[in-house]
Amino acid sequence: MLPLTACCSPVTGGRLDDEAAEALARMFKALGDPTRVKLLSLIAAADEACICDLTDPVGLSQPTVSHHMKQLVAAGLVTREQRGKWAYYSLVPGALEALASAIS
Amino acid sequence: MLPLTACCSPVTGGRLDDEAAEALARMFKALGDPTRVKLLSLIAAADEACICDLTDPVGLSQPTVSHHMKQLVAAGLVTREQRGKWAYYSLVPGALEALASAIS
DNA sequence: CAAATGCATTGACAGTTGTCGATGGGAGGC
DNA sequence: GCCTCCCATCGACAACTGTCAATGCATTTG
Repeated sequence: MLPLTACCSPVTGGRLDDEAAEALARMFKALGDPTRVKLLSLIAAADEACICDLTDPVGLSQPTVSHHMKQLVAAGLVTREQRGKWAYYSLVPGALEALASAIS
Repeated sequence: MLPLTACCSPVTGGRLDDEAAEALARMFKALGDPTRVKLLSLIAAADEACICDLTDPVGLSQPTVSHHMKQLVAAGLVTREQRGKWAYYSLVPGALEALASAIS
């Protein structure tokens, strides 16, 4: 196990300073909405997805999905790549794993 | 690896149904506040803590800390045990690990 | 060029959340 | 029995969040 704390200090194993606590909370907050969990799951299953692939499965309007995706990108869990008319979203490799290692 | 999904279905590895997504989001939401992350870390470091041990380190009022602890208990991450005047909080064994396994 | 398509942004609104001071209920100590 | 201490609940309030319809901006298609 190399950089287990690649993203953040572990919750267990010593008291966290303010900065570390906020960094962790920011990522968890991004996962704290069922719609965003579903979106993440859909992207993981498809490797890559555009907004138009996602609106139907979650049953929400296009602006709302766009809004959620923006938060997932801001949290560093997902990347956005514009190709022509479409915006393709995919998981940031290792991001979820790094988060997992911070709580285990 | 036995019951890796002891608490919830994994985010990656197949599309989640509504129920699974909400179960996951509930737990992540509980971790989505820096104060609660700090509280969890303090309890993990001390094995056990009462409210009076926690107010000072997080710098918030007693009712506010009590409120946060209630949410951590509701999320299944922490248990509460009353002993005399004090209420002792401790981590639910395996809860964080189960959550970690759902995202890795 | 004009029309259409995919997406982000804006404005609005209801609902939720984090925080505090004040209050109340139990358990121990005098 | 009364006072003190620990904690939970209540009421209030500002801040944030999730959602949508309307709009605007690029890019592709006709």
